Amino acid sequence: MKTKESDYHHGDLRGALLNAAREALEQNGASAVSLRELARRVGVSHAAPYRHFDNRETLLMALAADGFNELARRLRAEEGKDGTLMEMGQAYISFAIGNPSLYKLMFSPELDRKKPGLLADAAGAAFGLLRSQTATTDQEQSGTLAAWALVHGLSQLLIDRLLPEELMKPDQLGALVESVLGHLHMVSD
Amino acid sequence: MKTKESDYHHGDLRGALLNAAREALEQNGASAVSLRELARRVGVSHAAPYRHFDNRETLLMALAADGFNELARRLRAEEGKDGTLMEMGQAYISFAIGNPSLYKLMFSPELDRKKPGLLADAAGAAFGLLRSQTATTDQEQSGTLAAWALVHGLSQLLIDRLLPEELMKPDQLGALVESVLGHLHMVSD
DNA sequence: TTTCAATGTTGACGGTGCCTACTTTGAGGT
DNA sequence: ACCTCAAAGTAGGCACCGTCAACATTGAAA
Repeated sequence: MKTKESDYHHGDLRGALLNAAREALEQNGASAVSLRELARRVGVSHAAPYRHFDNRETLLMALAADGFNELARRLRAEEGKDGTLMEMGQAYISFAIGNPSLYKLMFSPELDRKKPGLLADAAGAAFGLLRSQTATTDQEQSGTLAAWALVHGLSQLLIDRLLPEELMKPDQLGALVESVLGHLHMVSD
Repeated sequence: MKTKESDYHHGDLRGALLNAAREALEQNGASAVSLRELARRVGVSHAAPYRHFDNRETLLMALAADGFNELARRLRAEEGKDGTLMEMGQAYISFAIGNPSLYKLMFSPELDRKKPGLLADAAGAAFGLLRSQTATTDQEQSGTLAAWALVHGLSQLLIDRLLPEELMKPDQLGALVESVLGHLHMVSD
């Protein structure tokens, strides 16, 4: 209980802002994440966020980095159990449709993924997991890429609800993923 | 030559705005497309665009619809020649990396693809081409979906420059696409 | 106890989307 | 040839945003 009398200092403003941001993100999309609104929601002045984030993009990058870390954690968990590529694909897509706006944000072109930082590291780590799953054969490298592209693309199509409605009923979703992933050579091998 | 003395009426403000928007889009991304800036660039007052577009989103949707139409045109052209799925995939990806910001916009969650209009129609038409390419077998429907997801996902990864640099050298790009698409059962059949 | 760096506040600036009220214009009907 | 009137453009204002600079408060270290 840090509820001191004077709450001039928040205690964990950075974390509070990130929490509020994640809520706002999934509720109304990334464009609805405004520093002023977050400050308001957390009960702090409109310029306070700038003590913890250089600018809006920095905050969004932190959010995206969290996303990559959580995705990596889920993939690692699946890897620990059986580790078939099929199951990792399921976990990947499950994460994507469970956090659609966050997933979109993680691949948003607004975020500069080039000059490194937390985002670049987290993304690299997550994708490293996919790569390690397959052999290092030059031939199979394109197989990894194909699996990644397929899973990523299917996630996007699902998130954007671009598929026929009957295919997207939640109970049939696992089967859908399975049948689609089944069209990769490497999975059946 | 419509250069009359009084240019109070622009003549084709709507088209001029769309052109300017497309330029700004590819130069600085969708977030940099501002109605006021477009008006400025075209030489018109800041409220003039509202005579042609209900709001900013409407303009972006028109832009995205154009994108779908152009994509459909290119796919249809490929269909006319040989029509192998491999070549349609190449055409698809070529369009995506040739117009990265536009392609991103076409799948942006900001745009409400639900309540129909030009966007929904154009998107449906473009995707119909992919579907017709494969048979109607229920089994093969998931094949179409796999091909679509694969091509879409690979486009995103390329646009976001998320692949190792050596894979993205423009001259090797065709081979990359070919080898990745080759991992689909249906292509080799 | 004093100090001082970290954290939070206030106020301002320019930019944006969008609204309302006003003005200009050109095309069609008489 | 004139009138009319709706379409198209303008001017100004509102609320919001991101960001900055100057100031205030605080807790912890010296």
